[in-house]
Amino acid sequence: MTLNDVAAASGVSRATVSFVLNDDPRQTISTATRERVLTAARTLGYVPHGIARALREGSSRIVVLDIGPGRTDGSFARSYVRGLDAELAAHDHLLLVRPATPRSDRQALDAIAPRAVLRLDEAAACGGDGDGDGSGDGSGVGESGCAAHADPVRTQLRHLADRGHRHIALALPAHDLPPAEARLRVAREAARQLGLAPLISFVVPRPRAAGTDAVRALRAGHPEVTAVAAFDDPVALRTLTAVHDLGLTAPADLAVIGYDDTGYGELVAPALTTVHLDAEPCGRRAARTALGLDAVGPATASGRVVVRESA
Amino acid sequence: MTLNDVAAASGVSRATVSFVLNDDPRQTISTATRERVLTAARTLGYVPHGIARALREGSSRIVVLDIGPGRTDGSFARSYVRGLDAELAAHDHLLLVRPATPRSDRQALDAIAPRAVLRLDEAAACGGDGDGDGSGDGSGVGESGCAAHADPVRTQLRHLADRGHRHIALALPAHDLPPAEARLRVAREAARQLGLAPLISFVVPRPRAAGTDAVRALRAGHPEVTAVAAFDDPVALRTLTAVHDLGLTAPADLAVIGYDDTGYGELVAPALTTVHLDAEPCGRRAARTALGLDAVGPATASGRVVVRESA
DNA sequence: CTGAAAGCGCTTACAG
DNA sequence: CTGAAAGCGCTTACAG
Repeated sequence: MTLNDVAAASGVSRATVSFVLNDDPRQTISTATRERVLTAARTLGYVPHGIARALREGSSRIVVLDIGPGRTDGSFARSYVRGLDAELAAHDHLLLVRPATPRSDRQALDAIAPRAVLRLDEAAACGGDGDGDGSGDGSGVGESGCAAHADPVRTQLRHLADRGHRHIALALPAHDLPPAEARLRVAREAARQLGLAPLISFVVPRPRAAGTDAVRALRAGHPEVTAVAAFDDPVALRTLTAVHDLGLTAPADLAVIGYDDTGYGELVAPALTTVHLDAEPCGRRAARTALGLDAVGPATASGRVVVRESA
Repeated sequence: MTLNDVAAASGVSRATVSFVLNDDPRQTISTATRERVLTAARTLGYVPHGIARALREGSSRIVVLDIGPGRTDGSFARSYVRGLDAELAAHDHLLLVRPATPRSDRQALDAIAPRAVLRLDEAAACGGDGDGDGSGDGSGVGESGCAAHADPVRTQLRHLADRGHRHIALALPAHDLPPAEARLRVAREAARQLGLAPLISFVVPRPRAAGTDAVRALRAGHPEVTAVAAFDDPVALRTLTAVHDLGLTAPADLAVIGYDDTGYGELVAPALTTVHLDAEPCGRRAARTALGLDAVGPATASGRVVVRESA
């Protein structure tokens, strides 16, 4: 089923079919012709050949999301992808995800000429405006430190504040990871706004014993701390396990709240209270930017607390 | 940088360049010419235009993996994707993942003419041989019930058997889900081979109270059961929480072993013992099949027990 | 208002 | 051994 077939069936030229099907604003087609073409296309089940179109237009109607090494199972990534996908689909584009890979594949990606290449880690850091230059040359803007998470982080801390906690510690996955540093900045600011004591921060390493040591050290060094706000759910879960290993109970001895709900917090005891993020508007916005449309909607994620047991 | 540029730079025709670059076996090119072309291509940094090539060849050198609604955070999916990606890359193809989506997009996918469309759920059920007809018409073979998981499931049960358990229950996410039924069949067979008592199976529903009820009912109805083998890690985690909520301890009162290690089992207390799957060879095999090469390597996943605390 | 033509960059019979 | 030509399916100036 090609344009040729539709043209033959409706008795016009290929060009005319193309004009009709693409609603070319520079042409004015008689209603009769238009109808004839549309009907023919429909009955023949014509679907434009994306490759041919891409060759002609210079880029294919696909947008690639490079997920890099980051986590992809949180509410942020899931909702972001959902928004991206939906908005792209609304504009007749297709979202395809490039899995995390050891090698580089700028070259391979160039070969399929995607309309744009977005990076999930940049989206998570900056609120979703990947490169929107439409050139497929995905060099991100990299305005690190912008505050896409300001609101949800405030929500996270406010939940603790509302429960009477004044001295809060921020649990981080590792020092001097850029996302951790950015989060610390945002959280400090939020704590200030909420009138809380200056935020303590500490790292919860992956090995279980080290995590336990970290929480023990926190309590020894800062006995006034009654609650922990975690960088993400895995860190929160490690904190919870440390609390357990110290013979303590959450939230009684130490409240723990996660971030970026993964769904796993629901499966444990005590169940993890966390912040569920909605980045679907960010995803939609990123899609529009990538397509060269005007960016509408928020560039920041919103969050709501999923109250379970740990805080 | 097009073929034209390389041809001009090396003083031959486009055709000759193409022959050299693609190692066309039907042509015999003089070493001198070949060298000249190769050098020119390299110095000019020529990379073939994938879209143009796809238009000419009928399909692009990309393979799409449709992840459908299934989970993607387990060791199976991760290693499968890794293998698929690596093997595809070795043959100059690119793996792109189609995120789970509410709408159908066979049509959208057709538009980019992928070399093949693979489905992760079929891979998980059948050992990785998606449709390999190379036509891009991804209607799966659907030989449900084949035993890609036979070995790892046996490994899971053997761990329990080695610990002295004779009466084991299989924890399922829900009845009459095809994967659950297939697993039950495979596990029953494995239990038989291991000389265990016939496998009990029960469902652990998502709501926490219902999960607790399910485990209570299991213990009431089958007091001889001392260990639970779970369908996957989330089910195992729910079982563990139920055990906790019943005031019991794992593994002392009831041993619990997960399946398809997600990494989350490591974060809880007691830490979840589970089976880590390696489906990288499956992924490689699926890639070869999709590319029309001869299928080498196992079509089944292998598993090793990650011993933590719960079993 | 509509059509004939060029051309996107490649591969591959076909002819020398 | 190498080159001129056709053609994959589309879009879009350009000419009527």
